[in-house]
Amino acid sequence: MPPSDSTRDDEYLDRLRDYYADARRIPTQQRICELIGFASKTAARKLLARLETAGFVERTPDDDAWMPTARFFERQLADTAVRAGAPDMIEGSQGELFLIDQYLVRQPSRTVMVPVKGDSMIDAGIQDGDLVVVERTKAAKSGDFVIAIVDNEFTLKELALEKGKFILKPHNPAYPIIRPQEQLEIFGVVTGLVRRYTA
Amino acid sequence: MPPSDSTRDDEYLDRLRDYYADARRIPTQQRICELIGFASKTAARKLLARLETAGFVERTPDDDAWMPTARFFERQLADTAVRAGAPDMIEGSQGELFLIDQYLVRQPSRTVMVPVKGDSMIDAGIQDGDLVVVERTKAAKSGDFVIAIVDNEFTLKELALEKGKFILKPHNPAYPIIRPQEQLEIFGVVTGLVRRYTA
DNA sequence: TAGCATGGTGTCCATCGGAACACTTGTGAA
DNA sequence: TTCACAAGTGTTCCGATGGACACCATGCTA
Repeated sequence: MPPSDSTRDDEYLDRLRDYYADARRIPTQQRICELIGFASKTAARKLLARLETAGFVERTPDDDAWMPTARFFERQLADTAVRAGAPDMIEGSQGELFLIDQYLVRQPSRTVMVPVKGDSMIDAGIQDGDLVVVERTKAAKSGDFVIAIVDNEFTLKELALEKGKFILKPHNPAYPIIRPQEQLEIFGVVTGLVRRYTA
Repeated sequence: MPPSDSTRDDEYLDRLRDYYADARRIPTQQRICELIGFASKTAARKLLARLETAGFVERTPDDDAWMPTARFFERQLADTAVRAGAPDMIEGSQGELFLIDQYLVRQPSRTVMVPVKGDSMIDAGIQDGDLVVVERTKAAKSGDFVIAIVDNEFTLKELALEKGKFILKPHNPAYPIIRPQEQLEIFGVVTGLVRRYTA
């Protein structure tokens, strides 16, 4: 099938993605018909078969139902070079596909999300309410943003060196530099940040 | 029901979580029976009802099936909770690889990721190199961060009202307010932000 | 121009899944 | 001790779901 036709399945795929965002599942064949406008369930069945060979969906281990694959969650990364004013650049310039979780998380088993409280890192663009992606590794080095445990509390600061000793540097002049007396305990290193704007 | 008994449902819930990690869906009543060891589907039905009132699962919008809620993905922070004062954190480990994506994206078909260039929004905590999650909707209102098309270029600014006309407000005193002459073209509304720290 | 692969329609049907209902059992509270 | 309630068993039944099959329409290719 020529590539021009594959855009139709992309359109269908988008419908499935939207449905999945609401219902967290691949719709039934009947729902697919409603969603897309098919008159026959067989069309939905064949669409799923196509999407399976394309690698967007697969059967569950017990073969009970369809489930999405990682590719299913890929989304368009806009190419700013296409500033040619074309508003419908989405379809035209096939910007690379992109997976947010993969972008941010390298080792899922060692990664946790920690909500940010306070504005001690405001000058580094980290605001109250943000979520930081924290990798629980011991290998923190000077210059890293780290989650440290100070006085039995979690603190997000920049790890820095001062006279051969580690200190915690806030990015807000209103906050003091923390110079831990004893051993500094590092919970993890900040490897990413996620923020949601409540529309 | 005494709290001591609620641990049994916790045990069941863990089974469901394990299943979900593999199949990305709430199992059917029959599967639940196999998973847990129930002899009767009614037991599974009632379990789901209990989990619903407890807020772990809910019906899909079209009432076709069960879907997990955000609570479903919460994990006991057993080891870290000991450290007193551990903040609530969202577990990113084993089960949910797509949590971030679902956190940020509501309508996948209308959502694109746009890389940020420049520091015109630095005071709003949006830095050069960040990725913003953009929902391509026409319904932008004053106060929203928007991607606008000005002079055939994408610009990220805050949409504001001035004397009944829309203007684009940077969040950096070094940049001027943009007062578009003609019709202002909005590409989309910023609904989220993603940043990666190069470790 | 014929042929063929592909996407889509319409229909039938076995089966699976979920709802309803009556019943048993164990446990905490009065 | 009794009572009430909740967890779990067993059974029946209807509808939704998905598979199979025959058929149609379109567009590329030989």
